[in-house]
Amino acid sequence: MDKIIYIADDDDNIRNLLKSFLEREGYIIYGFPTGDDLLKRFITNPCDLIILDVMMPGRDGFFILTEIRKISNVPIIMLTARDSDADYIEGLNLGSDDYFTKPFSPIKLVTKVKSIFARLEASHSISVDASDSELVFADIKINRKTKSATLKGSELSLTPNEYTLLTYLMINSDRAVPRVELLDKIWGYETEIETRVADDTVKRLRKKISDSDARISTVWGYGFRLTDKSEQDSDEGGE
Amino acid sequence: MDKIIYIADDDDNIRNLLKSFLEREGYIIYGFPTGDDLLKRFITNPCDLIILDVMMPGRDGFFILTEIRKISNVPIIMLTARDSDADYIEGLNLGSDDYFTKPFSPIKLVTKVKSIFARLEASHSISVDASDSELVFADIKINRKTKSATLKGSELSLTPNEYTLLTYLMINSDRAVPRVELLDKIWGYETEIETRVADDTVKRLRKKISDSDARISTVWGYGFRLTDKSEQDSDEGGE
DNA sequence: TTTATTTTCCTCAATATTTCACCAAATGGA
DNA sequence: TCCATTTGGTGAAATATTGAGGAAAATAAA
Repeated sequence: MDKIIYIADDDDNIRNLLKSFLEREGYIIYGFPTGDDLLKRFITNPCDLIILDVMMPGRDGFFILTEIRKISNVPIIMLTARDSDADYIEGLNLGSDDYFTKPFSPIKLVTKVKSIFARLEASHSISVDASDSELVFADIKINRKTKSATLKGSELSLTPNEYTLLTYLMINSDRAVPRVELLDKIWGYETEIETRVADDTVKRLRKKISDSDARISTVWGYGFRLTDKSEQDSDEGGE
Repeated sequence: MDKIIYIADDDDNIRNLLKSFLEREGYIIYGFPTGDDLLKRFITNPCDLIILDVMMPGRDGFFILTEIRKISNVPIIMLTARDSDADYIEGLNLGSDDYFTKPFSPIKLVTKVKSIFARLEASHSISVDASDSELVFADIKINRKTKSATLKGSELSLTPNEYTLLTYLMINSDRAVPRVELLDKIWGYETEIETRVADDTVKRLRKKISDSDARISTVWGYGFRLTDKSEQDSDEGGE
C-alpha cells in the first residue's frame, strides 16, 4: 500500500513536479539531487520504485542504474533529455523498466508507475518490498524498515555508519567487498583518499557482533567479507 | 460528493460562463478576479480543483500555480490566451494537470474536470478520510473524523501540529520515519532546512503521552519511530 | 485592542558518533 | 631471514546530534 518511490534529478522543478503528482496518488516520495545520494540511501532504505534522470552531476543515471541492478531488481524508470535510440536501448539493456523523454507528461508517467505496480501485484510475487526489507546472515537480522538490527533476537544498537556498513556487507555477502567500494558507497569518497575510516567502523562493528556466528573477515590488501563461523569447519574441527 | 472548485480569471464573462457550466454538473463554484484572492482563500479554505487564468492583474497564473503547489496537490487547470508550446511546457512542468487555450470549449473543460475527479476516485488514493478513520497504537486511539486522540480512554488534548505528527507516526508505525519526511509532510519544507521544529513538537508530544505504553523513540541520526513499551523483546513488523 | 495558546527560536548541556594519531601485530614478497 | 606495507587496538580529540528550559514570535481567541 504505502509504496515508496525515489527520484533522482538535479532539476528541482522536475523533482517537485513528479513528487506532487505521485504523492497525489498516495505514494511516498523522496527526491535526491544526484544519483549518488539516491544510491547511498537505497542501500539502507530500499524503496519500491526508482525514477532516474540520465543527465546528472556526478555519475550519470546509467551508472547508478547498473549499481542498483547489482543489488536489487526494483523497477526503475529512466528520464532523459536526449531522444536517441541508443540511449533507449542502453537503458533497457542495463535493466530499466521504462523510458521517458523530456519533456514528458506527468500524467503519463503516473500511469506508467501505476501499471508497473499493478503488474507486480498481478504476478502475486509475495510483496516485492517485503523480501527486500529484511536481510539475514547467520544469526544477524536487519529490518530495514524499522532500521534495526538484531543478533540472536536481541537488539544490536548500531550507529548510522555501522548500520550502513553491515547492511552493505550483508547485501554483498556472496563476495569480498573492496575497501574503496565501501568508501565510495558509504562515505561518498569517489577518489582514492588516504583514510582508515572504514577500518575504524569495521573495528567497532566487529566488537559489537563478537558473539555472532557471523564475522567480518579481512581480505588482505583488498577489503572485507562476511563469513559464517559455523560453515568454516572444513579445516577446523574436521577430525 | 460536493466538490468545490475555485476559478481565478479577471474576465467576468469567462468566470460566469464556467460557473454556469460547472454548477450544472453539481459542483460548487467560487470565482475570484485575481489569483492572489484565490490563493489567500485557498490557504484557509482548500478546494478540490482550481482553474487558473495565466494572464491576470497582479501575479500571473504561473506564479500562483507554484505557490499553490508548495502547499497542495490539488488538481489545477490552466487557461491561457497565448498558444505557445513554451507556455504549455512551463505549465506542465510547474505542475498543472491540464491546459486550455482561449477560446476553448466549455464542454471540453467540463469533461476534463470530470475525468480528473474520476481519476482521483479510481486511484483510491489515501485521502485523509478514506481508509481507516480510527487509528490505534498501544493504548492510544485517534479518531480522524472528530480529530481527537485518547490515551487509555481519556482525552489527550493535542495542538494541531502535535495531532498531525502523532497521526503520521501512527500511520507509519511499522517503520522509522526520517526527520526530513516529517518536515516535508507536516511542515511543507521541501528542501533541507536547518530547523528543529520537529524535535520541538516531538518533545511536547512525548510529555503528553508519557503515561502511555507507546513511546516515540529516536532513531539516532535519522528520525523517530513509534514503539510499544510492552513488547520490547521481539518487534518484527509484519511487512 | 488585550489575552491566551501555540509554535518557533535560541543557547547550553549531555551524549553519541566519527575521525585521528600512535604503536603493535600481522602479512607477503625478496 | 629482513623489510615495506597493511591491518588491528587503545584511547583521546574533533564533530554531530539530541534534549531541556525558557524566551521570543506568531497565531488564535476574547
